[in-house]
Amino acid sequence: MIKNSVSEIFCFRGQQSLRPTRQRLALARLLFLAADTGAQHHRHVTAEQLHSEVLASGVEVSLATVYNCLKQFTAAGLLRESMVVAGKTYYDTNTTDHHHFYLPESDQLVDIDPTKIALVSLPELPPGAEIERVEVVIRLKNKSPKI
Amino acid sequence: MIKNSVSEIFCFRGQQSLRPTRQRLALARLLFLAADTGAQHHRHVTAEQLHSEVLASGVEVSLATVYNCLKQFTAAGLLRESMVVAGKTYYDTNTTDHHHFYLPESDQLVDIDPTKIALVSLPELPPGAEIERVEVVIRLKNKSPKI
DNA sequence: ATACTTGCAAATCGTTTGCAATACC
DNA sequence: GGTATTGCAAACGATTTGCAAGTAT
Repeated sequence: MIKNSVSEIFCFRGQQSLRPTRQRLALARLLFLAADTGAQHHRHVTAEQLHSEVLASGVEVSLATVYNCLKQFTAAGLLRESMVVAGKTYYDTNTTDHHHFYLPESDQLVDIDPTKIALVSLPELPPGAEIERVEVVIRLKNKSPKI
Repeated sequence: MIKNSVSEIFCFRGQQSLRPTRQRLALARLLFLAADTGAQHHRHVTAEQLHSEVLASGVEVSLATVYNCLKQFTAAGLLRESMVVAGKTYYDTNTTDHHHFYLPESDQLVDIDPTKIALVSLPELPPGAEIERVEVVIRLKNKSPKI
């Protein structure tokens, strides 16, 4: 049952057919089931973090495979990359346009309520230029409490 | 004369007394004189880029020293770090609050005219939290022309 | 003289890749 | 059976660090 609902991710959400292997299922379970059950609690993980989680969940997956799967999930539109934090790539289960708090203490990204932030008067772009993405990061101070 | 105006940077702008060594003077000359002469043409460089520049200018400086000096200049308030681009740290001679275009093709950061962008209705912060910095990056598409 | 700086090389961190062994359809 | 996927280990790029040698005050 759990296995089925995760498989659906590969069947319905993704474009590319990703074989539902043991490793990918385990990763998808952690990423998308946790996210789907909680009320829009989207996840923000690094490869290292996710690797620790799978191992903790009792499934053997190599770190290289976690990296590869995160990239494949991203290519399939299941995840979005965020690279706003020094030297790390975060993968976000929320693939819609939105912005983040960054909490340096816990090294965490937290979604900003999209209704609570807006950009006004976008600057004129150079002629012919197009926007790929607008990313806002509100970096909190170190002593800030956890959200 | 040039040497003197660069030395002033160390005397007046910085808090910490940084010894005006041959290497630091060469780096400061590239970073701050170029920036000061052009009308607010602030610079955005990575350590590698700056290292190439010093070598090209005929001054032998090791890459490690460039890294170290960039960090020291930052600690002294002469530079600001920006980490919005995957796996690279850009150092910005504009230390005031401002935002950036990122041009993937040329791997460049470009200042956004501060009068042309604004955030409205900042989200409520978790109680006790304080903002360290707000960073907006407008990532342009790959095919976008140079600015 | 002495404390600060440098440069090198090695170490580290996050990430990617080549390739042989393995799992899926 | 044939192709996709995995895991390991090595390679990688960006950055940091330990330490001996050099330089500024």
